[in-house]
Amino acid sequence: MKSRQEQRSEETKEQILKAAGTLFAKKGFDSVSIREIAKDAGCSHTTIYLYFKDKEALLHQLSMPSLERLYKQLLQISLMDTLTPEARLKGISREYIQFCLENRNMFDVFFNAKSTRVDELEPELEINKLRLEIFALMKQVLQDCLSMPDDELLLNFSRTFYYQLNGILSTYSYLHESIPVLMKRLEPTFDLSVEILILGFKEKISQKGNE
Amino acid sequence: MKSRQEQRSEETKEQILKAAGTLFAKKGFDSVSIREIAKDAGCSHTTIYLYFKDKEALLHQLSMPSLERLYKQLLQISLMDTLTPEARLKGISREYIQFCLENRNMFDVFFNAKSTRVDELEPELEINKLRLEIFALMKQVLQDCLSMPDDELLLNFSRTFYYQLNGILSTYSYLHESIPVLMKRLEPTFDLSVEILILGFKEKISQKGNE
Amino acid sequence: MKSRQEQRSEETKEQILKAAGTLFAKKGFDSVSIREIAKDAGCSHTTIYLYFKDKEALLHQLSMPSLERLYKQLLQISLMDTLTPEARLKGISREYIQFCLENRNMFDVFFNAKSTRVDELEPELEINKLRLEIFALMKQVLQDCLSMPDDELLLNFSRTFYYQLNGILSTYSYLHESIPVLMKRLEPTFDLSVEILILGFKEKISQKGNE
Amino acid sequence: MKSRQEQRSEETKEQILKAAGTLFAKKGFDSVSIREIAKDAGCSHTTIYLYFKDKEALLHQLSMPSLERLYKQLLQISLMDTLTPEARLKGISREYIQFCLENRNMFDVFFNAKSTRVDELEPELEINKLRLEIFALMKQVLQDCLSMPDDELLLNFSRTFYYQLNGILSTYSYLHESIPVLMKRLEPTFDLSVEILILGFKEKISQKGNE
DNA sequence: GATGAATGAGGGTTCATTCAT
DNA sequence: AATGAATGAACCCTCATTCAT
Repeated sequence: MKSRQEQRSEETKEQILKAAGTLFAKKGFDSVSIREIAKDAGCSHTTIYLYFKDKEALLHQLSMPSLERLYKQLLQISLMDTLTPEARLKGISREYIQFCLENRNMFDVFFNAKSTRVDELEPELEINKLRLEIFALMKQVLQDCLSMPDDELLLNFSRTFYYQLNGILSTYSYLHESIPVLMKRLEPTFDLSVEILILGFKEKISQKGNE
Repeated sequence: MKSRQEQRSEETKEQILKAAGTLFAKKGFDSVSIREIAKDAGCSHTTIYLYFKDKEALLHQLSMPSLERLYKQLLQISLMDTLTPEARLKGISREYIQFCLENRNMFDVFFNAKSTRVDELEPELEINKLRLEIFALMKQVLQDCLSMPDDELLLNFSRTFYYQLNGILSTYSYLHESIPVLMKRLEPTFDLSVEILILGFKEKISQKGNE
Repeated sequence: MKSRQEQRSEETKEQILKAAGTLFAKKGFDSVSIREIAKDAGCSHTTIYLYFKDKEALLHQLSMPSLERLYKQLLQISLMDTLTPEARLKGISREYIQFCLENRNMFDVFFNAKSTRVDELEPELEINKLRLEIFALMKQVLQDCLSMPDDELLLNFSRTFYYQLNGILSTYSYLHESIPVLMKRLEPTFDLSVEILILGFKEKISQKGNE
Repeated sequence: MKSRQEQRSEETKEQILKAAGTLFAKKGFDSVSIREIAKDAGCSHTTIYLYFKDKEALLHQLSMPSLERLYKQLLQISLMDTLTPEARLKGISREYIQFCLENRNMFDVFFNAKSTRVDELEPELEINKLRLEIFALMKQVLQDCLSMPDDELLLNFSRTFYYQLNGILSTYSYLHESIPVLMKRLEPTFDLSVEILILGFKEKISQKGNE
C-alpha cells in the first residue's frame, strides 16, 4: 500500500507528464522549455529532474506508453473476427488517425523521430520497434483483405496505405478544430480513401493476373 | 533603371534569401540562427534586419517565390498535351514530391502554416491562395484523368490524392538520404501509389455507375 | 556504554566522513557534491545534514583527525633514536609528502586555508595550530640534524626546507599517476632534494663560522 | 589608425581580461562565474562571448601573454653577462616568484594545467611548451652556475630547484599581504634558499668527485 | 546601406539546502 | 535517526534584436 508521500510523488510525476504531453503536442518538442512545463505542472523546474534524467528522457517516457496503448488497440481490432477484413482495415485506420490527431504534433515525435540523436540508439530503437510493429500489423490486415501472398507487391501496397494515413494526418494535424468535430466531418472522406485504395489494390492484382 | 547601389542592395537581399532558404530547408526554421544566415549570405547579421522585419518575415518572403515557382512548374506539366492525363498526373506528383523533399521541413511551413501569426494575415493568405490553386490544379488533372464531372466525388478523390502525396512526404521528409538517391529508390513506389489510386478511383466510379 | 542506536549513528557518521575524505582527496572540495558523498556513504544526502551543519563543516571536521594522524606519525618518526637525525628528516619528508599526495587537493585546504570563513575562526585556528606544530617539529629535527642553536638562521633553514616539500607537492599534486607508482618513481629525487638541502645548510653554517 | 569604435571595443576586451585575471587569481578558475567577470568588467555577460569562445578560451587568452612576458624576462636575465651565473639564477628566481605571486593562484592554472581537458590538446600544449621552456632555461643557468655536464644529475638538481621555487609560491600564494611588502619581507629568505641549494649542489658534486 | 558592439531574455542543467514525514 | 520531495539560486551558454557609428 502506498504512503501518502508516495502518492503525492506519483501525482507530481503524473502532472509533469501531462503538462509536457500537452505542451509538446501544442508547440513541438524544441519549442517547449523545461520551465514552461514546470509552470503548467505546478512545480519547480528542478523537480522535473527528480523524475526525468533530462528533457529527452521526459519525451521518451511520454511517448512509449501512448504508443503501446495505440498498438494494443490496433492489435485488438485486427483480431476481431466478427468483422470482415476490410472493416478491420477501416477500423484500424480510423483508430490510428484519431490517436495521432489527438496527440497532434506529438505525432512528429512518435513517427518521425524528430528529436532523436544518432548516438543514442537505445530509446530510439524502442520507438522504432513499435513503429515497425504497427506497420507490420497493418500489412497483415491488408494481406487478409486482399488474399494475396506476402511478397514485394504486398510490401509496396502497405507502404502506399501507410502513406495515405500519414498524408491525412499531416494535412489535418495543424487545424484548430476539435478532434470529435473533425472526425465526424472527415470520417467519410477517410473511409473513402481506404476504400479507394483497396479497390485500387484489387484492380492492380487482377491486372497482374491477366498479364 | 536601377542605380548601381540599388543593384548591390538587391544582390545582398537575394543572397540573404538564398542562404536562408537553403538553411531553413536543411535544418528547419527554429534551428537556424540569424547569424548563421548572415554568415552564409556573406553579410553582417544586422544587415538582415535592413531587409526583413524579423526572422519570421524572412521566412514568409522566402516561401512565396518558391511556391510560385512550384506552381508554375506544375501548371506547365498539366498543360503538356503530348502526355496522357495519367502521365501528367504522375509527372505532377513527382514534381510536387521532389520539390517538397528538396525543401524538407520548409514543407511544414508552406503547407501547415506552422509559424503564422494571427496579427499578420496578409502573407498567410497569399500562401493559402497558392496552396488552394495547387490543389485545384491537381483536381483538374485528376478530372481529365477520370473523365468525370466536377462534383463532390471528384473533390473527395482529390483530397484522397492530396493525402497520399502528403503522406509520402511526411513519411520521408526526415530521412537523411540525399534527395536524388531517395527519389531514385522510391520513385517506383510513388508511381505505384498514384497508379493504385487511379485504379481505385476508376473502380469506384464504375461501382457507382452500376448502383 | 553506547546504546545500539548510538553505535549505528556513529557508524553512519564515520561512513560519511570516510566517503567525503576519499572524494575530496580524489576530486577536490568543489567538485564533489553532497549527493555523491551520500551515495558513497550509503545514506541519503539529507542524513549528512544531521551530522554536519553544511558542506564546509564536513570538510573541517574531516581535516582535523587526518592532520592529527599525520602529526602523530611525524612525531613518532622524529623520536626514533635508532635513526640518525638525517634519516629521521628524510623519513619525515617522505611521510609528509606521501600523506599530502594521498590527500591530493585536500592539501590545499589543509595548508592554504582555502575555504576558511572569516566568521568561524575556531576550526581554522585549530588547523593553524597543527600546521605550526608540524613546522616546529620539522625545525626541531632539522636542528638535531645540523647541531646548531635555535636562532634566526635555523628558522630560515626550516622555511627553506618547508618550501622544498611544498614545492614537490604542488608540482606533483595534479598528476594522474597513482601514489605508490609516483612515490616509487620520484622518491630518489625527493631524497636527493633533502640531501642537497642538508649539504647546503651545513656548508652555509661553515661559511658563517669562517667569517 | 583605429576608429573610436575599435578603440572602445579593445577597451572592453581589455577590461574583461583584467577582471577575469583578477578574479581567477583571487578565487580560482572554477569559482568564478562569467556573470561575475562581466560585472567587474562593466559589461553584460553576453559581451564576454563576443570576445571569447567560452570560459576556458578566456583563461587561455589570459594566460599565454603573461606567460610569454615572463619567459622573455627570464630569458633576458639569463643573458646578462655582466652578472655572475649565481646572480643570474637569483635574479631569475626572484622574477619568477614575483610574477607568480602577482598572478596569485593563476599560478595554479599556469603550471598545474588545472582546467585542461584531455581531448583538447592544442591550447594546453602551448602552455606546456612554455612551461618546459622556462624549466629548460632554469636548467641552463643552473648548469652555468655549477659548471657541470648536462646529465641526469643536472636534471635532478633542476627539479630540486624548481620544487623549491614552487614551494615558496604555494606557501605564500594565499597570504593577504601586498606583493611588494611580501617581497621585501621575504626576499632575503628566498635568496637564502637559492644560496643553500647552490651550496648543496656544489657539495654534492664534490662528494661525487671523491667517490 | 551597412556593420560591429552590446544586451536582456531565456535555454537546459546542477547544486546545496530545507521541509514534511 | 533517517529520508524522499521539493526548491531557488546559480551555472554556462545562445539567441534575436537594437544602437551608435
